[in-house]
Amino acid sequence: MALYQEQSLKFYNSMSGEKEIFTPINEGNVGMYVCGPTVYSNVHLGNCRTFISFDLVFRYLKHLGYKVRYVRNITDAGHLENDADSGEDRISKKARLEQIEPMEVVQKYTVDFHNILQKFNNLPPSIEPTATGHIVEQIEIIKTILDKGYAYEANGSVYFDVLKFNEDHSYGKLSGRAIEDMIANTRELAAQSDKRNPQDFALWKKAEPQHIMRWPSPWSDGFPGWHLECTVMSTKYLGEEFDIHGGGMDLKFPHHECEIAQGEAATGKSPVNYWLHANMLTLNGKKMAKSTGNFILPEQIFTGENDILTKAFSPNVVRFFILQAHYRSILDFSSEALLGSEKGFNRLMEAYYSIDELPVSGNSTFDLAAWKQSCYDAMNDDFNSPILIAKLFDAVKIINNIKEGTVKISEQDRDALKATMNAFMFDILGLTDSAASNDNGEEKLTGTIELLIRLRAEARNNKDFALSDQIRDQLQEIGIQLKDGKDGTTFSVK
RNA sequence: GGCAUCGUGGCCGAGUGGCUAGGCAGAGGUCUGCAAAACCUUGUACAGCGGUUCGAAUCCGCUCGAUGCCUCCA
Repeated sequence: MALYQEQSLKFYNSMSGEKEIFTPINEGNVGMYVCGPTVYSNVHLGNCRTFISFDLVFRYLKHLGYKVRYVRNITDAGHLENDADSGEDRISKKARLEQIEPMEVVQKYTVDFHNILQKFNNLPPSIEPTATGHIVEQIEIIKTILDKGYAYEANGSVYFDVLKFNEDHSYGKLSGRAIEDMIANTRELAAQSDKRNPQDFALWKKAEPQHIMRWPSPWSDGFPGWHLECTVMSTKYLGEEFDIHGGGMDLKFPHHECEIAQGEAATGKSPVNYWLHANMLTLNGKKMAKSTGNFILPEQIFTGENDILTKAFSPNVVRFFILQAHYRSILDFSSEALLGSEKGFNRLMEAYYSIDELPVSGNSTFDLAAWKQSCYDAMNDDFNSPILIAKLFDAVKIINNIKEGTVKISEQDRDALKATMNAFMFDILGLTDSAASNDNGEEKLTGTIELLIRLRAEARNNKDFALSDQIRDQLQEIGIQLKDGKDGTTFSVK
């Protein structure tokens, strides 16, 4: 029996505003689409939070035994800088600034994106389609929407007719907006717009002569609208109706609202059963955003080269920090918070690595099965990783109590404890087994330090504390911490 | 201006009608040649004012404050 049949997973559906029990369209299979990045600059930590959040979802669904097809796009066609007709493509603007080809920009930042997510130990999606690779499909769906009467052509561009669509559908149901309010609150529109109504959005835009990225279409040489690629690529690979659609909270409106409208207009079906939105990462209390300069790059955290942090932090610690907050809550980034996470992370890891050495008894004096189920309960309740982590720290306390002798564990439970910790820490939370990543250099380092520890022990036996302290203090200076315990000295590398 | 969300102890951050969240920092202790580290134990809280209730941090109303979306945005 698959694990998903034993565990009742529920999560918050942005469409209904409630936690719902998850039932996939095809039993045992899950189709999940997540909006990927526009590759016109380095991903900042805020971007990464969303992808780490959905990596957690992906990992947990897989852990439960689902066969998951996870599609995440790369937006490489560029969006307009603004809604004005003379707007410039973000990617071609960047290309002009850097004096390189648009596709060079795309390649450069796609590689950066992959590198960074790999450092965070994100699993690659099943399919990672690009917008420019699906121009044909986008043109096809525009034709369909035109045929159904939910779009109109104007001066070589094609716009989605929101008011027409709203006559027999509901535009705004995801974001909770009423079309009357949107009309009442629309700002002044540029007079030269081809749109019939300010709420209408572009499906196809005619390219200005200087516009570099352009493709032929029945209406003009131009480029697809901003919301179309996700509709096309999600339905192409997951079907006209699929299970989960995710993305950052800031994409809810208008992007996801438009996706729903496009899908319903083209197929008559609502494309997505469960909408998931990851909340924002803030810095100084404000949303991290490229445009405002209020952001930090992952690489600046890993190297410590920034004005915000007092030291460097590993990708693992940053991931742990992110997972210590619920994906639907705003999380504020700070040096202090990260320091706290790092200490906790190290404590968790040390406890895990000491499980093998735990003394065993005939039977356990704690309920392992109940603890294990509480870990599942946390994840089953809207992927509540902070609760899960709290449960893992409960296990840390149990492990340490076993060492003290105040709690007993059977051999069977010890193996089960390790297996469960392993599953939740590494498979589900996606933390990295740092000890396993030791290379030959570290083996040599270990040997060298052990030699120094022996020499220091000798000095201590001879009451030569000046020498023993010198060894200890100088190792500390280069970041190697000696720990004197009952059964000898161990060390850890900071 | 419109539509939302949020306000938890020194910091981060769960919870959502009665039952310990957790981490970090702080305090006390164990260990130790001294330290450090590690481990154990532990205090402090639910923005304010009303209301509902036997009982509210949790529900309702108001006030104040913050943030997000309404333009590209993870």
